[in-house]
Formats: sequence, C-alpha cells, structure tokens
Amino acid sequence: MPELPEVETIVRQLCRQIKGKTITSVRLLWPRTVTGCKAEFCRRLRGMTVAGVSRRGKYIGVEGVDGTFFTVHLRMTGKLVGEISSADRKHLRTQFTFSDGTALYFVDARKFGRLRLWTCRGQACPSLGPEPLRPAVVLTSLRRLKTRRPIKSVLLDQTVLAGIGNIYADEALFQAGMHPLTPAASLGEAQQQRLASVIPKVLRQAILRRGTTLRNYRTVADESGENQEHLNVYGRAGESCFQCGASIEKILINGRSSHYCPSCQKKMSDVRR
DNA sequence: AACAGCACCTGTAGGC
DNA sequence: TGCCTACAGGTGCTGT
Repeated sequence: MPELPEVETIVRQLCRQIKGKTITSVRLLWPRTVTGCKAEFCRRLRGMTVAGVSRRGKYIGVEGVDGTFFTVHLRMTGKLVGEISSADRKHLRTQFTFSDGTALYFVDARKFGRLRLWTCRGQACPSLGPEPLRPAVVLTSLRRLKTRRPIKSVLLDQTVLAGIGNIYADEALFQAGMHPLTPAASLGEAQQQRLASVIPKVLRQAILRRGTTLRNYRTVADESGENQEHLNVYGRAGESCFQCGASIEKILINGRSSHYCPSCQKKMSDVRR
C-alpha cells in the first residue's frame, strides 16, 4: 500500500530507469486501468520520449519532452517493475515498451490502480492539498481545520495534505502523542505545532528507509523497503508499546483500522482528568 | 454542504 | 483438505 515515502522511492528509481527513453508501444491487458479514453491514452503515449518522472501526493507523474503528461496511481497493490516475474505475469495490466528494447510493466493484482492522461502537468490532480514534507506547510493546513472529524480521518483526506495514508497517519499520531479520535478543530496551538513537526519527520525517515513493505509494496527493482522494522503502532495490535509497555489497540475510524497506544496517546478529556 | 458509507477488486489468513 | 468469511485500504461516487 504505497503512500508518499513508497511513491517517492519508486519515482527516484523510475526516473533513472526511463528518463530519455522513447515509448514505442503501449499494451493494455486490463483496459479499465486507464481512466478516460483508452485509445487516446495509447496514441498520445506512443512515440513519447520521457523527460522526467515526478511525484505529487501518492501520484507518479511521467512527462514527455513534448509536454504530454500522465499519472500512475498504484492504490493498494499496484507496482511498476522493469522485469516481470512469472508470478506477476497473470496480474500484468499494462506494458510499456521502449525503443531500446526494455520495458516497464504495470502489475496490479486487485485492479485498483489507475493510469490517466492529463492535458498538461499543471492541470493534473487539481484537488490535492499541499505536500506534507515541511512543518510550516503542515501547520498552515492544520490551523485551517474547522471540522470536528477525528484527526485520523483528516490526515487521510488528500485535499488537506497529499500523500499520507493509513500507516504514516497512525505513526505520526503516535509520535505526536495524540489520540486518533481527537476532533481536528479541538487541537490547541501546541498540539498543532507538535503534529506539524512530526509528520514531515516520519515521512522523511521512511523515505530514507525506502518505504514500508507489509504486503505488496516493492520498489521498481522489486525490492522491499525497510521502514516496517521501525513501526511503533501500525500492524502491532495486541503487542506492547515500545515506549510504555501498554498493549497497542486497534479501532475502526470511518471503516479504516487505526492503531494507537492507549497510554501514550490520551484523549483530551482523559488528559485533563 | 459536510460527511458517512460503499463500490471497486482479489489474495490471504483464519476458522471449522 | 477445502470451503467460507473477514479483512486489507485509496479514491471517487452516492446518499443523507
């Protein structure tokens, strides 16, 4: 389940791998992978020379020297690989072939991933919030919140901040000592600052570790990340907190599993008691 | 109009 | 062993 750090890792590798190459053919093995007109997608990409690969939130952007721009969203199980294993072949959804004979494979077991053509780079993904890699940017977004929705749900809202998913939302809230059900608009200035300083740290650390591999995420070279070795709460329900020894709890918030330490992450009402 | 809930999908894990 | 169910969760749509 690639989030910002995983996508960033993929983008860096992908850029090295395909920059300067020219696409000679696009094969859609599962056409619904492409949002919008399939024929136009293939037509515009054929002959495209890759100028660069970028990231915006959890979206991978590929730009051609002529300005052609398309995005890849991996959703849960998607991956882009330079070589395809026999096990992956039955989940191959799209194949890009380059003029030098190499290829790029979009593999996605659950068929949730999406490829999409945009008129230009500036028009892509218009509803995404800012990148949460700088404390000042995050703080501005947090200060604007007027909703009573749980802070956990708000961190997953891509229009508020782009790129945070379930793993890093839970990890950031642990680092901030904040209960995931805390109403977003109830955060005080000190709490906003704490969360704003912690989110970029958690994401940057994970980027340095080339992401978190739990189930499906792989780099372009089909390698695992290492951040899963450093998770404090995500996926640790019933295990003891590294900080205080309490048992990590798992609750559902808007249908999404949320992991937290009931002792390190108190609700506001409990803190005042 | 904010917000909740579900559809999209399939592999995997656990229970019996 | 094999069948069944629950679960994984990002996004976009629908309904309230």
